[in-house]
Amino acid sequence: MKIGELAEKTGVAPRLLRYYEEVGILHPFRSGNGYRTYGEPAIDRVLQIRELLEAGLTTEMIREVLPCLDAAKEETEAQACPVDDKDLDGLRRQLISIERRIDVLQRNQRAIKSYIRAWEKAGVASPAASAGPQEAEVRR
Amino acid sequence: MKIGELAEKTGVAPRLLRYYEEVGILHPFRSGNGYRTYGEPAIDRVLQIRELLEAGLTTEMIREVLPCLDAAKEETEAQACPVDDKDLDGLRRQLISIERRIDVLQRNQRAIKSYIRAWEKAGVASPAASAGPQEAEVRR
DNA sequence: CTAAACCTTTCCATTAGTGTGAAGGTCAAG
DNA sequence: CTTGACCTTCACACTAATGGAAAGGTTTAG
Repeated sequence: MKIGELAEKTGVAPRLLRYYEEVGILHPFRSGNGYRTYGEPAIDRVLQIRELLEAGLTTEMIREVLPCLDAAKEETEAQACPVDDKDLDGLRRQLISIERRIDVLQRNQRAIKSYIRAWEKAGVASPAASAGPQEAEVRR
Repeated sequence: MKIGELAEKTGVAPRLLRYYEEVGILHPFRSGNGYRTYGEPAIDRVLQIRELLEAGLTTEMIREVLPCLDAAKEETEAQACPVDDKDLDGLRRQLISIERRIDVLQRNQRAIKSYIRAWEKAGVASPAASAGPQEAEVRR
């Protein structure tokens, strides 16, 4: 399929699909006239890219991580994805970085959650609160 | 303490501390000469900001979420942090966004993990792999 | 054949986060 | 009082991700 169709099917602007190619996370081939041509799997791939970007990863991280996620889906044929030790190391680093992110997010998720719950229990209405901020100046 | 000292204690460049003030997530007061003055709690605050930025949050999200995380630490006095219904709503939205991020990251964390494990088991040495990529062109 | 709808590349713009340098004010030490 | 180490603001620049316009090629419909 051509870029417009992929854009429509994924909800991602053609401009971005070209950008993803430029940064090396999407690899269409070209038909004779120079048009980009995408296969069906590109749809999933683009959706996964969006998901990861929205989760805060950079395209660089995604570039290291995506080939392996592709392979993970097709467990049909063991691992068909080529890796050398360097790739594997990069992968391990990305994994650590992701784990750290999860940690931070979970910690803060819990804090926010309990904070919200406290307020839902106490300040049922709009309890025109009080008390000064820790630094100076009113927040906002 | 002045900006240089805070920078040293947190490992965050003065330039950034000023930027964090500009975007409203750090609120020093000013002494007579115009110098920014920070209290002890600013150290923790800055470290938390860094943590959240590195986890992929934007300063905008942090701005909504930080006051509540401050309050969470000082559970001494119930909730001393002023909130109106609008703040609370923003907080709930941020919470959802964070939860979604965690989900995505966890899913991919698992995939990467099992991929790495598969390779550690199979390709003990450097098994000069094979097989074509799903789209076109060799990866990298 | 022509017009519309797509595609191409190139370039410029914007936002967020960050780095850096200029021009100048403040302050403590000598 | 001068020097050096800090501080201030202002401004320009870079990367990443994104938006968009310009100028031109291709394809399809009429």
